[in-house]
Order: sequence, then C-alpha cells, then structure tokens
Amino acid sequence: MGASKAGLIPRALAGWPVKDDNQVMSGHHEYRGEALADAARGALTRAGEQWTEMRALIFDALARTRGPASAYDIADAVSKTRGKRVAPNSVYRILDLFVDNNLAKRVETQNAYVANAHPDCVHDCIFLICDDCGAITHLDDDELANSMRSRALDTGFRPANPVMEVRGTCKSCAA
Amino acid sequence: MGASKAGLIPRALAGWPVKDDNQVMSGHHEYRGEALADAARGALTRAGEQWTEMRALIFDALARTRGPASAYDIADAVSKTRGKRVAPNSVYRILDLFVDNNLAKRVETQNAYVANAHPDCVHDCIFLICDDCGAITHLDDDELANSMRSRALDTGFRPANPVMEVRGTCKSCAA
DNA sequence: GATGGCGGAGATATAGTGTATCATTCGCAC
DNA sequence: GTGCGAATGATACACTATATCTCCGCCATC
Repeated sequence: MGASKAGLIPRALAGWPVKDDNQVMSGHHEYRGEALADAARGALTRAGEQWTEMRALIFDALARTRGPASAYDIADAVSKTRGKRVAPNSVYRILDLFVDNNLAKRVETQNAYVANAHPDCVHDCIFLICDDCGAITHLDDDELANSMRSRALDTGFRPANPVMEVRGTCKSCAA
Repeated sequence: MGASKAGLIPRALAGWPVKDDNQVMSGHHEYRGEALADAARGALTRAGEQWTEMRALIFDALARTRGPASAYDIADAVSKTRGKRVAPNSVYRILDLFVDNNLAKRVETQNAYVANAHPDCVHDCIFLICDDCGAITHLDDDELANSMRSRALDTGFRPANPVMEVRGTCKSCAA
C-alpha cells in the first residue's frame, strides 16, 4: 500500500544517514515513556519539522499501544482522547512523516505502525510477529541486515529499505 | 494494484523472472512457460488438490505477468481472456491455495503475488523490488534465511514464515 | 435414474487500508 | 493588515481483503 506504494521514495535516498557502502550505522540508546516522546520531538525538530499538538497526540497514541497500531486505530484513539474526530488521512500524513524521520516504523505484513524506541539512530530492523497474540518484538541486527544488503548489492541491486519480518509464535504463546 | 497504481513503468518492461548467476541452489530446477504450468499442476495434484480450468487460468495469468500482480489485476486479466467476469474473491481463494501449496508467493510490501518458478522445493525467498520500474527479482538464499530464523529462535521465538523484501533500485534503473 | 453429499465457483455485501483534492485555519514575515 | 506557507480538516474515492450465501457439477450410492 500506500506508504510503500506511492510513498515509494526510498528512505535511504531521502537523506538518511547511510554510509557510502550502503551499510547503516550502529550504536544506540532506547527510550521509554516521556523520555521517548522527548527523543522523538528532538529528532523531528532537528530535522526542521514542527512538533505540533496533533503530532504529539499521534505519537503518544502510537507509543502507548502495545503491539502494532493501524492508522485507523490511531485515528480512533486520538479522536477519543481529544473529543474531536481526526480523519484517517491526517493520521496517515503524520505517520508518513514519522516513518520518514525514523520516529516510527511501518510493519509491512500488518499494515500497521510501531513507535521506534530509539529515533536517534538508524537501523534496518527486524520484527518478530506473533500470529497468536499479535505481539511484536523489534530486533536490531546490523550484521544480518548488512548481509541482506550485501546480497542485494551482489546482484547489482541498490538496496534502500530492507524489510525483515518473521511471522511465527512468540515465546509465551509457544509455551 | 501494486505497480500499476503507483503509475510506475508497466510490468511488461520489467524483467521477471530473473535468474541470477550467483544463485546457487542444490537440487532445484526453475521452470518457465508451459513447463512451469506443468510443474504447478503436478505439485498441486500431488497435494491432493484439483487442477481446475479456473485455477489453470489464474496460474497462467500470474505466470504471464512480469512483476507482481494484485488479485484484482488477475481478476481483470482472467475476466478478459475468458470473456466472463471473475469475482475477486474467487481469485483470492485460488491465490491463497497457490501460496499454501508453494505455487505462488505473496509479496507483502506490494499486496501482490508472483508465480513461484520452482514449486517443487521450498525456500524462504528474498525479493528485490525496484521502486522505479516495479521489477521483482526473486532470490533464494538459504544461508541468509537460516540466519534470520536462528536469530529469532535465539530470543525464544518460533519462526514460521520469514518475510524478506528489499526495496530499492534495480541494476538497469540505477544505471 | 434418483438422491444426497461435497468441493469449486459465483454473487453480493461489507470491512479495512490508502490517496487525492480542495478548503480552512493559523502563525509569521513583511 | 496583507500575504504566504505549513498544518490540518473534510470529503470523496480507489484499492485490498473477507464473509456469507447460493448455485452448479461431479460422483458415489442406492
């Protein structure tokens, strides 16, 4: 869909910190709760974008949600918390902005989004998605990601945005 | 629809399937054209499923398409070739059957499907998807796939279906 | 040949996801 | 104040996916 279809502008080509050999950088810190919102605001403003009331509300809704949230889920949640309807397209606009600026990640196999726990640094992330309970685990494995990029480069393909998502059963559901 | 909706280059210009020189698979064979349909029919019937007229038409439409085809693309194509409308839900039913039996693969980031060039053997496959022209290259790299499965297992997650898709720019579009 | 079960396909409706377009509001520079 | 641009609102629409019920053809059985 959407972000991936018309929003086809490869992120790495849109100015993400990707090294010359097309391998992303590493080293990072994870945030939670209020600190996460602060980190997100900082990252967005440093990118020259505004941190508006609406954006704060949407980021908050995203960060509160355990597991992935669809744009429509977020629209409903924010509509409720502020007492006035938010149209889904407004949510999409802001989610796209978040994804472009590394504040959020899109989960392709779920048509959904998750907040990025470390907006400061860029990784090709791996999602482990439980088909039973819907829980999502977010891994960063630069070695694996770089293997995938290398593999693509070997064929002459210039990788921009690797998607690595594993459907299966999480630890607690498998027990 | 995937590529067509985004106003990308028509699929006819995209090179699919692409057999890459560095693709090393033991004991598997890729099929094309009539032989591919035969292989698909064989695989499906061996699984105890019927190879009906409708299924043959849909597989043919899928195999003819260069690049990914959405269920609606296929519904249109088959409707045209047989002169009678095929409802999308019928197409979905059959595509699901194909995916379950390894005759086709779903491209998650495109909401689309591609025929599997070697229905006889199962791999976790990797798609390289060109954001410019829509072309899809299908790699099988068991080593990489197994690394990803191992990485998931390390965390206690039981992997079932790894999705590995790389968005970027293909060799000819990058040139 | 009639009957009944079963799988495949058709028809229709609806839910869920994503985009396009234009209007409105608001803050800010001039 | 005026004008401009960014952000959001409102609306409509397109695309993707599923649910449900019906109908048809096949075939085993009687």
